[in-house]
Amino acid sequence: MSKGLPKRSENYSEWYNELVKRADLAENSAVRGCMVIKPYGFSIWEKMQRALDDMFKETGHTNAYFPLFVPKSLFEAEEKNAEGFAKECAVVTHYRLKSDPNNPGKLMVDPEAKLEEELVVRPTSEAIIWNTYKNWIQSHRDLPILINQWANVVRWEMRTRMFLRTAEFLWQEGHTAHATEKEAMDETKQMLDVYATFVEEWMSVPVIKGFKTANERFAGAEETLCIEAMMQDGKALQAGTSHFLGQNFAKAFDVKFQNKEGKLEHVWGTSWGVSTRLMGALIMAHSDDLGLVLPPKLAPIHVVIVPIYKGDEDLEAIKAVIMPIVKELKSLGITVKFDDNDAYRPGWKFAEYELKGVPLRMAVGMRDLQNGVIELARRDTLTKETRPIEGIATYIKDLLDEIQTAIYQKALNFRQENMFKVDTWAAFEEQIEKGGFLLCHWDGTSETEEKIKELTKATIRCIPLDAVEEEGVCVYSGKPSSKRVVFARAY
RNA sequence: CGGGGUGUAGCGUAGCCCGGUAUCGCGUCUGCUUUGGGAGCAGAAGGUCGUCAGUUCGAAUCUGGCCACCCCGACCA
Repeated sequence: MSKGLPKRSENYSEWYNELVKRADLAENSAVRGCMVIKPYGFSIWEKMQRALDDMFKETGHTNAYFPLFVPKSLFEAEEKNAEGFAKECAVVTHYRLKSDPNNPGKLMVDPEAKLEEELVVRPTSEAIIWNTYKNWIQSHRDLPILINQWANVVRWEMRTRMFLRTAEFLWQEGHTAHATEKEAMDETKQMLDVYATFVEEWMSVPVIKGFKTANERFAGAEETLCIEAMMQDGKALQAGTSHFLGQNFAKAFDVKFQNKEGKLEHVWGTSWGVSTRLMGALIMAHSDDLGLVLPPKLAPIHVVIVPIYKGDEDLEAIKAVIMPIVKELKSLGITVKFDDNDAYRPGWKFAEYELKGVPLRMAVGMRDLQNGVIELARRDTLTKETRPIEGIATYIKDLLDEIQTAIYQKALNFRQENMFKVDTWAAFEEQIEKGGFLLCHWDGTSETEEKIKELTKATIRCIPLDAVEEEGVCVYSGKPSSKRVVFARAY
């Protein structure tokens, strides 16, 4: 293994790819466009799942599981949704293999075993779920239905990047059904808030909440809400979406309920999801040229303790002092690794745990023991300090909280420094090359949005929920506009 | 899917133009010395050269198909 990572400043995507591999998060697999998530990477995802799942439960949702396969006839029922995903669907056409008579030892698809109806591998589950909901809903008493599922989905992408875009990815998808439009819209907004809270408080990544434009809207939705985050190269990454589906799926799948007046009405729906793409956001928002920087709340290991010793006697002396601290840290809910592996020297371990983003490193040698101190090094700031052993566990607990906040603040500062109000087309063209979010007036038309995309590769990431009303003119067309939207190049 | 590139030991590579079964570094194993920022010395193991076919006395090397990955486009969470 060579020593350093590529530099972010020299080649951002190479830095990202190398970091994912070297930090043991994931690797490419033998399957085109699909990755293997390795144990270290998966343990971060598990922490995300745990936190999100708890938040879903707190807001009244329960988990269920629906099939991977969707019969084509169901898939195509909601036309806009089907059209939107048609180009990237994997399709199962046969159900059996057999020995190839012309090629001993090899298998072939058995032409006799063609399915009567093809099965689409879900790119998303609205179709199969709404088809099921039809059977579950008769009366307003059956509503609301608040269900989430953790699942894999497949979207046959042309070009893939680990975590950011893979052919198969893991996600959660919430699917809810409601009696009124308002209730469904409230749900859509509530879940967007849940996502924003999670990404900001757990991942330490600031987000902008907003509406998608018609062009960027989920196929089949009436309205798509999203959270957008800024990566260190100034590009935007959509971190989560929450859709108000109106009655579109209810109509497509004939899902009606009898209201209190005894009249039949179509059900109102929402769906919302975040995926393993969040891993990409986490990596690109905080990490540096030495490796990952993980926020404590998602770090598989909070503190690594590296003993520095000569011979077994030293090690035993260090252990005698350290083991009670390890125990105390664990009792405070802190994950500790005491690395006394003799095969590696301290310097190697320092570099290794920096690569893996462990938030705190404690180094202890004989000299420290004599002085009753240890050395604490912070991954986020790369600073070191010498602390008394006395009371170290509670100090660490507080410091981890501080790191969680500091990482967020650093990302927020970066975003503030790279967000610009832009009012002329010349300034737009200049700034978009430098990166960052451009806050601009827009005339509200798809034509202008597409023209800008064609000219600059920038898209409207969102119309912020908190956009202030102000008089202005569209940065491209000069037509009147009442608020600013966020333009950026995006992942 | 279009353009460009790559594939040789666990990882990174030389060799390929001009055919004769393979270079170097890191890692691994053994031993000793080491241990406060990626240790040193000595010895050793490890390769159907992505894959399938073709040309040839002989293919990592030449030809063709296929697979995978990377970069740039189009598409997208």
